[in-house]
Amino acid sequence: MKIRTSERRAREYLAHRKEILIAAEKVFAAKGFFTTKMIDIAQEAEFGTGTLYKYFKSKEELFFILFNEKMEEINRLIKYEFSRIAPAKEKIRGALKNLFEFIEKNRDFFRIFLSEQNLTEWTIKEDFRKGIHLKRVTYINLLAKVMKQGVQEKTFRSFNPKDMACSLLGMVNSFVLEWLISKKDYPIASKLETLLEIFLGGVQRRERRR
Amino acid sequence: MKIRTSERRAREYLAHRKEILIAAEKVFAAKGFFTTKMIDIAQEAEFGTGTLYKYFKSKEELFFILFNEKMEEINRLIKYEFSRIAPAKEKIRGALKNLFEFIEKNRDFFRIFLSEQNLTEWTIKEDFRKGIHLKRVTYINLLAKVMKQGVQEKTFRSFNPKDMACSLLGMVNSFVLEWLISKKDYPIASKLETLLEIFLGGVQRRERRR
DNA sequence: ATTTAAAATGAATCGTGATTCATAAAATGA
DNA sequence: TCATTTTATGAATCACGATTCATTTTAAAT
Repeated sequence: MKIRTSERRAREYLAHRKEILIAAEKVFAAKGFFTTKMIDIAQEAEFGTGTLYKYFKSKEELFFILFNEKMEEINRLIKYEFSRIAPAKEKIRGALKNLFEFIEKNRDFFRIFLSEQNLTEWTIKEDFRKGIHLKRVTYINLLAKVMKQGVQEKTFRSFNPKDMACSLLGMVNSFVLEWLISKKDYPIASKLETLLEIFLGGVQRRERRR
Repeated sequence: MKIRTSERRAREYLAHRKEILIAAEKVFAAKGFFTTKMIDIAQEAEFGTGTLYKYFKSKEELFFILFNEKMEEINRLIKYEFSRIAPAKEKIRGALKNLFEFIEKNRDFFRIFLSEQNLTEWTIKEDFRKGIHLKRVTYINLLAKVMKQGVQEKTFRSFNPKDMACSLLGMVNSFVLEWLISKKDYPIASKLETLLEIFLGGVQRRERRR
């Protein structure tokens, strides 16, 4: 009987924790880190302010848990596509397709995701900073690996893979930012082909000229 | 005798104002907007805290004056290159060359420039927001115009000029960010050719295939 | 040298909002 | 039901830092 109960307790704890995270994501996404107040999150989650601190050490922690989650999801997503056996070109197309879907579903969060990426505004525990930075490096390296594959397949010109990764990442972010800012609402996925054509056009080997 | 004096006064006023701006830039660049305190700026400028308010209405104003200045400088720089008579391709190369030089000279400021661009974290007077946004639009439009020129010259494929501008901008920002973050220190200009090759390779018309 | 005006100062104010904690409510077990 | 333990609460605390303003310092004018 003891165990029964404590198991439920544990489940409830996790459930509440999750609810708070969901609320926090919603509010952070809408207002950004500095402008959301703990009380906003509390209200959204329908808990008292103090309660949040039973589940999380600080506002900062709350934010970085979310931030990390998203980054991990993205990395997972990309890693999955890249692990298949296919030409680099196809892998990239697949990964971007998934990525764009993911972004479309997490539109609001991406608004801050993009601006917080560079971490300038933070006085955070070194832990967090290192964690985030690591994820970014992982992300770039993942991309770079596929670029290298492309070079080995002789379909891509032999640019520095990191530079290619950097270019692609930049283009993606830029299109996403434009999409976030823009009033009109079109699916971000509608930019996929353009983006790919420009990028691939840029890195692919030319056919022999006559 | 009256005029003499008051002219000097006016000069001094401007000189002090300038000193404060310089100090502010240094501190903002080092620490970002939210983390710099007015007192930091005051100390850097060797004035009392109160004095700053004789010259500027608020911390926010101080920041946005600087931000605007930089954006204007960049726009001016690009506009200048683009106003010459030359093929789109050359204009772009020229503009990026200047831009990279400028960035190299303003390295620290760019760290925040990049992250503040998207304005999510701000609760600012609508004035400021509109100003910044306008500059960004100008910037993109400037780029888009050259892209259109490239299309008309038949050297660029007929992508949407805005999309091309967006791609280029993204690549530039991404390389700059990587450069800012990276420990190694290489001139950002060293990435210019790679960037151009990838971008131009992507947008230029292909030679006839055999 | 003295009065008057301008400029600078930084300690005190004031608002804000993260975090805490004494108390209340709820759940548990008897 | 009642004692006990766990969990939730939100008002009070506390830290921080932008801004103000009474006071001092400096410069100007005579």
